[in-house]
Amino acid sequence: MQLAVDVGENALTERQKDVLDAALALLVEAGDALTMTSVARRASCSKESLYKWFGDRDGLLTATVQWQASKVRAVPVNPEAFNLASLTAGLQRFASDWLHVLSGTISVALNRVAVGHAGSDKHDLGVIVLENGPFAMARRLKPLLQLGRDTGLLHFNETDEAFRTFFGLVVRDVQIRLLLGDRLELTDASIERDSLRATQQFLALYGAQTEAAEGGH
Amino acid sequence: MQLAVDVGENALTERQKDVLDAALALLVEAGDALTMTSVARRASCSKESLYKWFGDRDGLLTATVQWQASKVRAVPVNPEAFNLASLTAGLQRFASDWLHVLSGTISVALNRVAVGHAGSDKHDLGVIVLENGPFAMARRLKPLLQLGRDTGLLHFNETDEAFRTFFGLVVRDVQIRLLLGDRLELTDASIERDSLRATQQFLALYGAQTEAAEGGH
DNA sequence: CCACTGCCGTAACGTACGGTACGGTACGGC
DNA sequence: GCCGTACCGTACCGTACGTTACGGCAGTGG
Repeated sequence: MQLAVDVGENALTERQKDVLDAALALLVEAGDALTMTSVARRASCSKESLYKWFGDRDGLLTATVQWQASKVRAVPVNPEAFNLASLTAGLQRFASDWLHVLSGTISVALNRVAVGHAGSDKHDLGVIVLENGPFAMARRLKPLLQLGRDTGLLHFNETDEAFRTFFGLVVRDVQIRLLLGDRLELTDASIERDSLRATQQFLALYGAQTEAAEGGH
Repeated sequence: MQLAVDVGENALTERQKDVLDAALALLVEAGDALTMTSVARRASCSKESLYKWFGDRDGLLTATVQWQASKVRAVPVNPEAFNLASLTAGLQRFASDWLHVLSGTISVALNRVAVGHAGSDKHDLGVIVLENGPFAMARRLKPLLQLGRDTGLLHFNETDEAFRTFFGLVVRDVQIRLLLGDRLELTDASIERDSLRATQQFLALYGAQTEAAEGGH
């Protein structure tokens, strides 16, 4: 018996995690053209073990996506001294993190696979990526937004609407262009710039000081 | 010899257009699992003809995507009496059209296939969808934005930045959620509401009357 | 030393599907 | 009437890949 992490239902041995990392790498390289044989070769394991551990190809893909999702559990920001500066910083850091994840090769590859599978009967991958992508982002951001509203720094009725506007201002056409194969290299500098712009635009729309703060561009 | 439309390089006979419509329908139903045999059966044509007309499977998919793209050539809005009302109406109509297309089953299916293929060697579909999706939207919208700037109704430095912000405000997380299989039904009413909201938010950010027009929400 | 277990490596099986070949039919020109 | 062309329907071929089966090897417990 090897060491195993307990993640809810599924407990993965270290060996299995190595296999899933190999699958992840192949998913980045070859996309959905990944074959069971290639995973076995890359991970130096037998196909018999793959089927024993993950059931079938879909099970392997599902486990791979979940494994990646379990790795990116983000640290929740929870400032006690809350003011406009910390709200702004929180939003901007959030936007920056999100753009970094979004433009990473792993995120692009997983989203591609999940999107492709959402078209056929197997909706599992789409749901998982949805749950660990946009929905997770919403769950993480909404407390910050509500804190902003409670402290009078933000004005909005529906938290979800505010979140989705922020999402749009941050992501814009970046994700769909990356998924469609557009060369669109985001440098750290451009991400910081975009995060700042999105945050300021969001504050201009939902901030309490809308009239005062935004003079001319 | 049948009647043929001349679309640049490729001239499609009526028969071939029917075949591509059948392929389109199957793409919506089965996604990338579409087979040459299924297309032949649905269109009541022989596989031999498919290969003769389109070369191979990728050629068929490419022709199908281009055929759909050729059908959605939109009417360019070109108002001569230009003021804030017509700018607002133009933006809102634009947003509404775009959301309607985006949430259609055909758009979702084609984007799914193109995204899937962008992961492998064949980037053609991704480029085509990119060209007829976001890029076409940009080409259509930018004249309106520049007209708005020239008449002093809008303030921005980079037209592209303004466009991408509008894109984000309109699309938000709708497209990625649809592609990932999220049930997210957009009614005509909700689309009109979102178009109005996005337009007003855009005007609040880039409109000349930013300080005056936006009191409270 | 010996069973047992877990796993690797590889061979083998079944099938689905892309691509090709071929017979049969309708039609227009000569 | 005869030929060429275009096309349908179907049978066929080759291959890739998911899945299964099997032989061998290392570690462990008795």
